Amino acid sequence: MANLTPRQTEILQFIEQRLRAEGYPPSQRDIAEHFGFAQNAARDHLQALARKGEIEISPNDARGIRLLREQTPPGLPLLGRIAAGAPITAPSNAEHWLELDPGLFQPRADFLHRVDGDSMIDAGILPGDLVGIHAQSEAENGQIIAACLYEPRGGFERITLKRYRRKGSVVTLHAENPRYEPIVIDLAQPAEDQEAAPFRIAGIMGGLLRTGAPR
Amino acid sequence: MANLTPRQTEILQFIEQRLRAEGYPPSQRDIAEHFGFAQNAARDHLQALARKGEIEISPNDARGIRLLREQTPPGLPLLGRIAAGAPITAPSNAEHWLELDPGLFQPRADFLHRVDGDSMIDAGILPGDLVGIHAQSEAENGQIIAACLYEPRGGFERITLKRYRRKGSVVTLHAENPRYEPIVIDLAQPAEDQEAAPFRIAGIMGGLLRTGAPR
DNA sequence: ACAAGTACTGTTCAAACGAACAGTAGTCGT
DNA sequence: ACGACTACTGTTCGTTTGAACAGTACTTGT
Repeated sequence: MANLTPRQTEILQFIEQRLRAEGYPPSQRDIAEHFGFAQNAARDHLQALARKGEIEISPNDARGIRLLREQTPPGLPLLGRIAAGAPITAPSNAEHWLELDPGLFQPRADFLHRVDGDSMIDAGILPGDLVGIHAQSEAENGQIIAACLYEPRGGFERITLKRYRRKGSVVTLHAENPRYEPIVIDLAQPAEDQEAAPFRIAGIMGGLLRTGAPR
Repeated sequence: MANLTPRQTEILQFIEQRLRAEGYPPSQRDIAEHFGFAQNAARDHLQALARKGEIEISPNDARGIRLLREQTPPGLPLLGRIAAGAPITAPSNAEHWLELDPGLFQPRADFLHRVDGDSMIDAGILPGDLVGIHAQSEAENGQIIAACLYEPRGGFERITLKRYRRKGSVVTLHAENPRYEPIVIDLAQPAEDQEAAPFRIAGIMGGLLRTGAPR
């Protein structure tokens, strides 16, 4: 919606910076002085930003600038069942939104996934844990990935945590629990049996959040 | 440290409220008008608040009010080794400070503790995990607690995660790993042997944060 | 009994500030 | 070629605002 000019972006960023640093917005003359132009140029820019919906101006109020499109407080969507076809990171799928710094995880998390079985228990991942997933479509051998598997009964995709291993065209998705069989998929022979049918990597694990003590 | 008068608290809250609502602080006359007194009364109050360290005033700046004691961005201290005697929750002991909502954990966490052994591995707690601890000095049977144990060599206390069980005056601290022996402490016979000497409950586990994928 | 602090009123003043008007130069899409 | 928009300069005007000075009444601690 808003496509700002580079200059307007600069000015918006300056306002944000001053707000963080000072705790209150700059005056029109503050802006003008910082960029080295006259007050009216600042006023023009503010009006342009207001017209584009980035800010709101309270008439006749000193420093009466309110940021709209607020800086999102760093948070992560908790994704539940994924509607088939929809991109995983689509926030519309979010079950909840947790205020959690994505940078706490390594690599940085793009979304959270709630573990719903004990298949990864030997990797210290318990049912109910929230796993931070860094969205990417490739993985290295031995990494724990969020695998997106198509669920034939129901017509939706679901995310499962597995350890990824690939040898040539054969991908193996291991559970970290001896009671579960690994899923083997031969990429060279697509859609052979039902079990190993459509599969893609949703992302790799970057950490874990457990929101309660284990029983 | 600051003990504000009821009136000063009201005014501080009004400033906070206006900051949230408008995005910029009120002017002295805004404050005066809201409370129904003259501008100079507002000024007096602001100076009192500044004197008490609640706010900072930028001279000659319209709405030049900066909140100090800012609404703490929800965060948690990561406590390392605990100096003997010092209260655990003393933030001076903090190794790092993570921006993390304490309310994510259940019960709400007061600090984080980094696990440094594999003694709780069967509870899905791996070395390096950050455990959210709710500070309290009592625990129920079966709960996982942060136990504060005195380290004779070194003269400091350290926190260890154990499963707590008490029968009469006998407390047992179980590891969740068959390779570790439980620690048994008889509260009725204090300081009997070295192993089970000074012990206290630092808090109970409220969750866990793993900031990377397991190897 | 006195000083210090709280909680105000009232007035005046200068600086800070937003608003308005007029104008220039350049770019971009049609 | 024209209108719309960006990105400015320069000046003036009136309001908003913080600052300062003087004073009152009440409370609290020593």
